[in-house]
Amino acid sequence: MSDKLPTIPNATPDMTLKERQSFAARATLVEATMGCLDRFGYSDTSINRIQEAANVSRGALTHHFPTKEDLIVATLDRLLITTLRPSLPSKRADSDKGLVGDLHYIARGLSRSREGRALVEILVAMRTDKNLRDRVSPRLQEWDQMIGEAITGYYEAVSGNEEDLVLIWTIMRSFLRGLILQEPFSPDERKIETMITRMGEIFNPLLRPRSKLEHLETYQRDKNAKSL
Amino acid sequence: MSDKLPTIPNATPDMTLKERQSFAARATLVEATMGCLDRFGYSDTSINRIQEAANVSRGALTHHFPTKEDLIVATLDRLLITTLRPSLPSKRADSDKGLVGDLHYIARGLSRSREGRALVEILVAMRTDKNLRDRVSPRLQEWDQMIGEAITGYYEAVSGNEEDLVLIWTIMRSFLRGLILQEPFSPDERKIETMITRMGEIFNPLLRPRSKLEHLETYQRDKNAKSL
DNA sequence: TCATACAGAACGATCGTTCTGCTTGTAAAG
DNA sequence: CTTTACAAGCAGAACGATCGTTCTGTATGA
Repeated sequence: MSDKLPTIPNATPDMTLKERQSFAARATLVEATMGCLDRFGYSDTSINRIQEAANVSRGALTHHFPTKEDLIVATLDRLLITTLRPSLPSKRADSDKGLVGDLHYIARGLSRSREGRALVEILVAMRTDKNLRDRVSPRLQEWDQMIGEAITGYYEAVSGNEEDLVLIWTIMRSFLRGLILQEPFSPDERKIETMITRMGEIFNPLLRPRSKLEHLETYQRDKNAKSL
Repeated sequence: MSDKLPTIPNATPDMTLKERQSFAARATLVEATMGCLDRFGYSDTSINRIQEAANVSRGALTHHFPTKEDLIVATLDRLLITTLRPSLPSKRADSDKGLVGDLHYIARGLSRSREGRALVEILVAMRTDKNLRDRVSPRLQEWDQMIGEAITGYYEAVSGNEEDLVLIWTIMRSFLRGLILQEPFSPDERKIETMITRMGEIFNPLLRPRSKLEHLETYQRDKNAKSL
């Protein structure tokens, strides 16, 4: 793995039984929360519903996550990993289709998935919830930074401007997430697909996939001379 | 006005006193709802809050809008007019700046405004609220259709393909709305501005503003021969 | 031995809706 | 032009349901 992005933490064998139980319980609850966010939306994702979906007692839930906010924050951490991480166009089967293929692939993880939709629910909710925003805002900005840096490992701008490369990918992520908001206007799935394809066509001339070896060289060069 | 898009209904002088009162009361409530959606988000926009913001009694509110859903639907109607209508790049002061200027202008109405944010709250909420979705979905699709048709009055695709023109503008609207979701990742306002500018630069070569006269001719021609 | 893991009852607060009663503008009847 | 009947506008109390949190009590692995 060439990037330094967080991954989903796994239970290690050296954990005690209790630790592993706790770990599993928390994972179950986060998973259930994610499902509820996707199915019911933020306002209808109540503790009761999560408890029911996770099939745990109220006491267990409260024990692991004393407040609802704690649960949401934990779920966000999980969602950032499962939606932003795959937004890197790493080596894939259909990677030879170029940017269009990449965009379709990324859209599937970033917006057209349970995780993507759940993340949007939290993103929208945090805008007006100051407490929640204060807690998750730093994490989001960290991720934005990391994704920006990691993207330069896979693509390069035809212009050679690395800053522009990051900007372009930020634009594309915004577009892909905006698709979730566009869906009510054009529920036809093919229309969404067409939009993604067209977006890829338009941006394709601006980008060029970077080979692994080339990456290392260019990275060093860019670091030394930070000209536009 | 060359397009056929709905406008905000005005109280006409031939209305009776009661009708005008009712009209004003409804407008006040819709306005308050919009403000609450922007400030507090969908889940914290309660009847109590709206009532307080509008400074009306609970009885008055319930009289005009028996259920909360009625209030939301009415607010959506209002928001579609005030956010989607200005998403037409009609004649403006800075229209000579080309697409970049247009995009900045549209962003101000579509996403970077109280109305834009309130609309997003409803768009996100309706995804998981079947009752609400059933009521507002037809309206949204109507608007999408109308906007698509109206856009051809102001721009034309360099390719000459009218279908592509509509597609491109749909992409740009998705991008602009996606900016609301991008904001938590990059709270720096200048970064958002930069993204809009770059988006405009990239799409500028694809579009060409259409003069009024030219519009009429082309419109007729396109109607007769619907070839790509 | 004791902190951790869990179970479940109970809390007050707030949600959206329903209901009863009072006021008032309006249109028809006289 | 008055008078009268009545629906529409409005005020506010009360409803049951559900919200998120707190609390007490029990079981168990370290």
